[in-house]
Amino acid sequence: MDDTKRSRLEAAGWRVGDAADFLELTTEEAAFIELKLALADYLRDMRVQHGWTQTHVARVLGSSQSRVAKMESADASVSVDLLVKSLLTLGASRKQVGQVIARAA
Amino acid sequence: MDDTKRSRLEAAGWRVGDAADFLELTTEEAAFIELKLALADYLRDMRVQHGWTQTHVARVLGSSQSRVAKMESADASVSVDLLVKSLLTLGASRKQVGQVIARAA
DNA sequence: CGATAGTATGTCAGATACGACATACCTGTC
DNA sequence: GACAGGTATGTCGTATCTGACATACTATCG
Repeated sequence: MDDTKRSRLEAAGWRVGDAADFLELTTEEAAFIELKLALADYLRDMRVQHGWTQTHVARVLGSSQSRVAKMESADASVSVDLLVKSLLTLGASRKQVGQVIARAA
Repeated sequence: MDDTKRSRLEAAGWRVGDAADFLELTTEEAAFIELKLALADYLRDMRVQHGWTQTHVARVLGSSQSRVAKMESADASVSVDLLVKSLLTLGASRKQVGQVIARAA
């Protein structure tokens, strides 16, 4: 596990100390978190590519800038539900969402 | 929209009266529900193919038989989060989950 | 250095999802 | 018909998620 991924996981609200601590995460838990990070990254990419601000996206989604920021950082308080709904609302297709999820870590 | 899909949507807790009512669903909402139904179907397929009962699956997931039933029927009280976590716990890969989501309706 | 625009972080009340339980509904088998 | 194994439906207390707000950080520009 490289430092970048570790810090992303920590940012996502998951306690990641040393290697032993990390091993407390089961395979499914790790897969779920990476899946969430992939969706979060895709959301940010979509926004940036369209030249939108978090505030603008928040307005479109009927949410707030702070929640959009948390979505993009895959904060622990953000569900996959919210990420998927948001992506679809912003114009991503179901197929695109599936591909983002399927893409290998 | 055929009757089968209509009844599945209704079963999922979504009000679906006549065609006009249905049109109140936005494209994203419809996509989200179909995505959820696809995951639910896949969960049931997985369970049946392994010859498991809902009670057995519930034990594995640390949940209850009733919730597994609701998951398989894509009940409105079930989140995509729960469906995805459950599929991963039952042994599906992130790639498989993505493919289920990406598959066209 | 302000000042402005954008993003990140912390907190909270209200909303939603959760596991659990009870109970109803099948569909066989005897 | 009665029982049994499996699945569906309804409800409830609690836990988690959500939008909102305040506020802090980080540029970039003049």
